[in-house]
Amino acid sequence: MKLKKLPNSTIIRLSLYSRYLTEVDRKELTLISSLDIAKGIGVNPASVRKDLSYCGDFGTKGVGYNVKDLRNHVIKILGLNSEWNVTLVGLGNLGLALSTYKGFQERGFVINRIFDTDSSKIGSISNGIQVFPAEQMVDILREKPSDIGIICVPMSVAQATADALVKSGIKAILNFAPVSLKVPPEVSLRNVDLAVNLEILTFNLSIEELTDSLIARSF
Amino acid sequence: MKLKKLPNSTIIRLSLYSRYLTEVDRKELTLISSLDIAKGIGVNPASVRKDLSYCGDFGTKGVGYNVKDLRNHVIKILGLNSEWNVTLVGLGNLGLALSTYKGFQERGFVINRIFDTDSSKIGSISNGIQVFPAEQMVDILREKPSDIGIICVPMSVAQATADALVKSGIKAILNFAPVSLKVPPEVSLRNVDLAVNLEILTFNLSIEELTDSLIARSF
DNA sequence: TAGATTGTTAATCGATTAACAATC
DNA sequence: TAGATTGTTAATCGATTAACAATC
Repeated sequence: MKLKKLPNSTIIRLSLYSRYLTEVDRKELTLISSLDIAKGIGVNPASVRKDLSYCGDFGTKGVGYNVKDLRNHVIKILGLNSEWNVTLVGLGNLGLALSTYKGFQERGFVINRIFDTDSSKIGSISNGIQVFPAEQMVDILREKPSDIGIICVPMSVAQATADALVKSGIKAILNFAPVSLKVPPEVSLRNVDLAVNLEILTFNLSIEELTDSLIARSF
Repeated sequence: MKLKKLPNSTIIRLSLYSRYLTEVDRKELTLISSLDIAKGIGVNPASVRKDLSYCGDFGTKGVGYNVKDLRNHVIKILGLNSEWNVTLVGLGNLGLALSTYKGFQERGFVINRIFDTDSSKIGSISNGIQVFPAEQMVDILREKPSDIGIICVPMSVAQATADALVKSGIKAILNFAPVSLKVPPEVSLRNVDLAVNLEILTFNLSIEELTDSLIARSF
């Protein structure tokens, strides 16, 4: 009902809250205020309260939030109280790094299938995850579906990979290839473009020089 | 002047435009409309025109944009017409993958120093980039500064790493550690949290179940 | 000229934040 | 009770989009 309308920015922050609350919980603190959370992750305290109240009344006026309760609740909202099966496509350097990434396991994400076109990679890798030939992907995933697909293939085959994942019935895709993929509306898609992130930084770095050259250029 | 006020969302899209225009240019197309660009990267055409007009009048009414000119201009705006020196800290699996990531080189980013605490890693790695001991980072970077620092260390030492980078005079940081880092306002910081991206997807995946359990829970 | 597409305005939409009554 | 902090409203701010005059 109301949940469907959670702003995207709120969902991102909920994920940050859950991460932060896990950290706070480890320090054996039992209570936390919206101000503490806000300072901890660098946002406005009003945002924190608003975000949290979207999910129901979990705080106590004049007191704050119970760390464990709040953490459990946020984790439940994000769907992290159950395990998620993840399929990785493309076992290059980045794919390999992601397949062993501890941060995923800690949050309940289990990469349990890997697909690649390179026949020399087919078999079992160190991490214990089996590597299958990409041609068999649709069949294998139809037989035993995955929740999420991670695309780590070169950009030239990224759209075809996405199409295959969709065909296999996957409902969520995390894309690391630097292309804008087209997927049907019922499939959730997130893009992590590493170069784009660096380019935002260089924009900031070069504002001064740029301003000068722009002035020269446009008059 | 005006440039300082570019909305963040515009900067991100500019990066996507430059990527897309590079692709279009390779196909030997000389003209492109805002509608084509919009369809190519999945945004609204009015957004495209607005974003591009922030940077000066580069289109021709009734005709469109010259692909090469526009691409060059956007690239200049983003500061990608010059090379950027990048320092990578933390040579784990992810760091290793990033150090060989082709997408960086293609966009003019050169990772030319790597720091790590693990003495067995000190030396030269396959990619030809020299690996230095982390203790020497501030000294080495002060001697020969880098433009951007990439943090790929475990979260327990991420803030200390950021502090050291700031101390060494770096002005932009790309952080892959799952913590909210504190840096002075003059330092640009971007965070790439891989788990957060997956969690946004699981939120979408679990909306239905959640709605049910929430109703049961709050009444 | 007729058709196309830009650049820009104005309207809409959504997200952030300040402020404060409610209340522990 | 006095102090603290929530939950929520209303105000502000910023980003998106539709619409259209300008013009190639």
